[in-house]
Amino acid sequence: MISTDFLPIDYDYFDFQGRNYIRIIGRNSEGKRICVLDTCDIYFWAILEDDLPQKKIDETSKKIEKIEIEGKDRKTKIEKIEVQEKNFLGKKVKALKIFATNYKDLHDIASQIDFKEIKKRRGYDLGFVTHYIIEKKINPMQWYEISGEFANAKFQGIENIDADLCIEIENIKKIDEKKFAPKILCYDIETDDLKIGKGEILMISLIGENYSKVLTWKKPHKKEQYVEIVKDETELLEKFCEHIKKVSPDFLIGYFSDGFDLPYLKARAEHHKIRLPLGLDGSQPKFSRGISLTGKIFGIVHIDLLKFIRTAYAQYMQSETLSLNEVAKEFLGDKKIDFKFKHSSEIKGKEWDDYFAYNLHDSQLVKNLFDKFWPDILEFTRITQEPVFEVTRAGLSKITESYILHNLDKFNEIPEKRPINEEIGKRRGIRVEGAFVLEPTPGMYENIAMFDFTSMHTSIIISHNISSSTLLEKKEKDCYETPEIKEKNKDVKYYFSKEKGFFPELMREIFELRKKAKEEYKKNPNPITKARSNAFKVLSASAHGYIAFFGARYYSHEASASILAFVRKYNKGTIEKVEKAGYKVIFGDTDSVAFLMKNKTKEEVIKLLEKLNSELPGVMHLELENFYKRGIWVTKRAGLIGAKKKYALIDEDKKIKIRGFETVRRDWCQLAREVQNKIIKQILEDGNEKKSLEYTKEIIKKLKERKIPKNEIIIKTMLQKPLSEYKTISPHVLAARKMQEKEIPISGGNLIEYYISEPKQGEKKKLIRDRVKLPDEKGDYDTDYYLEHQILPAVENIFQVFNIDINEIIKGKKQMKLGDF
DNA sequence: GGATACCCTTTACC
DNA sequence: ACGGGTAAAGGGTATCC
Repeated sequence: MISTDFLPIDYDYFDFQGRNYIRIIGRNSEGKRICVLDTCDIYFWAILEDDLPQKKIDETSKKIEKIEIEGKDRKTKIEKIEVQEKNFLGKKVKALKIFATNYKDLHDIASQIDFKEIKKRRGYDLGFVTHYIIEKKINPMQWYEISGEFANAKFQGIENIDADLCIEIENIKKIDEKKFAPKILCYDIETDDLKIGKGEILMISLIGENYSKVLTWKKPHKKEQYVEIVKDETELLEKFCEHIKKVSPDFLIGYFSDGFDLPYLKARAEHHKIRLPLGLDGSQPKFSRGISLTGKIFGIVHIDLLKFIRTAYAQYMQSETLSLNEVAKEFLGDKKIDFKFKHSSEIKGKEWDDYFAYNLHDSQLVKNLFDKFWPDILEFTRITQEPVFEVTRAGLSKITESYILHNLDKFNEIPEKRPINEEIGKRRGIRVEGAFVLEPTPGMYENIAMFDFTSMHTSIIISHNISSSTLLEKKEKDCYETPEIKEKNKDVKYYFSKEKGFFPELMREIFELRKKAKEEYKKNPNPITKARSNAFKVLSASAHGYIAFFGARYYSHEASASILAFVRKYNKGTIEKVEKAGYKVIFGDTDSVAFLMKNKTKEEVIKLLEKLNSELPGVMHLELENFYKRGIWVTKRAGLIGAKKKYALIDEDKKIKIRGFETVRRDWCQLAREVQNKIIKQILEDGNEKKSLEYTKEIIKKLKERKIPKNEIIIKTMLQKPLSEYKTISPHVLAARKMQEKEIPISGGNLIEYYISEPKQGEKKKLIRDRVKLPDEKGDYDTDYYLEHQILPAVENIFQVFNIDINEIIKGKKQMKLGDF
């Protein structure tokens, strides 16, 4: 019997004598790599019809016991059956706990017991790793004291695993957190062609703790210490594997490496007919395809940082794209090294040295980003209790669902199943009415206050006990009742039980943990408390999105419609109450209300806020968003009515908040965005438009004189899907087609850049796309287009607030100029 | 064949 | 397939007379 402390990092499983065994790779506090083998009860649930007599239950069990699944390499049997009192969707049920040999066969067994005595079959679709973690509570990135026997004698081939110790565990105990510095290696490759496997891999950079390397088969001009030269691409791939084996990291980290670096390495290895034995057992990376490719290496957690940042941080980021360059700028204040891409055949002498430095720096950026986000990865992992590999790739719904699944035991709940395709199709067809948005009255205003609800949807779920499991079939004596909801043919109301449901209660738990984490962070600001606070914030904000998501186990359109009905009710109610208190409400969107203070003081506004809060149920809470000195709301482009979701505010510290305007939209050219941004700023600071009018005229003059540099008139638009799927050929699609003709690889997700050029002599200006040119294509930009389609639309509504018709002014000038001739 | 309504598409807000 | 609905807006396309 041996024992050690142990930190589980990576999980996978294998079959041994027909039974599933988990294989956990982790570390102990001495830094030794430990491989842990274990198994657990393998079972699923058959929920029995109500009030089934014992005799029937016994008969049904007998029938089930006889089931056997005969596979190619295994035979699965029913091991035992227990009858248990459980809950399913909050209701007490009697269920058979059916134990079998192999998790992968549970689905088959479940479909074979389609008996009339059995109402539902559940708990066979969690995945074995998730099932194991729930069953044994051996959570990733938590410390344990374990003991057991050397596994080498029992499990054949286990000695091939590159670990210091392989144990089949017998005892396990959770212990206090210990220090752990993960061993990491960040990597980045440079190739001659962006299409996977099409070009050669020229170099690979590796960065770890005190470890910098660029492997290449190209010749440097002046060899830096970090450059290691190999014979050819084959040797490059082999050296790459050797270095990884030598460093033996816990985490191998790249940026977009699921979609590029790792599949590229694999493709080139196949091209050269060599293996890529990266796994601790010498196995090659395995790829699986969900919505996107993922690359898994046994024993080393491959992390694609891009995916994690997208889920955990993208919604709060300023960057317009998630490119390594922009993300590094935002989070590190660093950026990629400038380097003009060329095909390797055109790179000469010293340029190679620049290329190596560039390649190395990319890995350095990835490492610095990883260091920054490691606390976040750790917190998300601990909170959701799913392995790092899964957590770093999960979307918001997976994060929420993991939290729920790993906490169902507290409620004695049997897990709901994942929806099948047919069900998903049905769900996708259902639409429910969303939030209320108040139409603003266009104008410029002074002294504005704004209130908003904290985590509105989630606090509604908790305060009204809303979920699929608490939904009542009809009104009961004491229950929560929604406002009237307009549905296709009729008005309906939904009712929810007052008996606490597991879903709203879990949301309450998250809600409270978030509050606690926030306070902790305020008291003790450090990366860990910040990460924890953010993780709970993300989790808390996703509750309604989860319920309304068609792929969710606990989806419910009734619950979603109810939450949104309450959202409308509380927002409209607040608007009414604020008006009743004597204020003029300017705007409101979903969970917010902005209003004029006029002659009222801040104290009076805060008093009103307290009064409103005292009238709110449960955990619902309205807070002061801010006081603003000045703000503008504009009309829609067409017509005179106020544009929703478009406004700009300045607070007392002169901090400006701009929403919806072209300034914040990346598909407008820099020129239009900057002009608009500047005049919004000036107007909010000065309270009048005089300076801005002069400035706008100046810019237009510069444009007409072609003094605006080309980079400011480039329009950038995302290609959201493969080129072939477009029904209309808009300018950016045309630009993408042009790129394709030039053999620049493009796919959904690419940001397409182009500009609008002058029409040819005598050519009619019919379609804008006919004048699309790529940034490096020669040509003059069309000043008329940029005036009439970019600058004027960006500023005219703002000037209109001051009764100034900028169109008239500019076009008047134009006519005068014509007259000059 | 030109004006117009509608559709497709992107990107924002919350 | 891998939170949701609401909204503005440009530019292409269909449809009308």
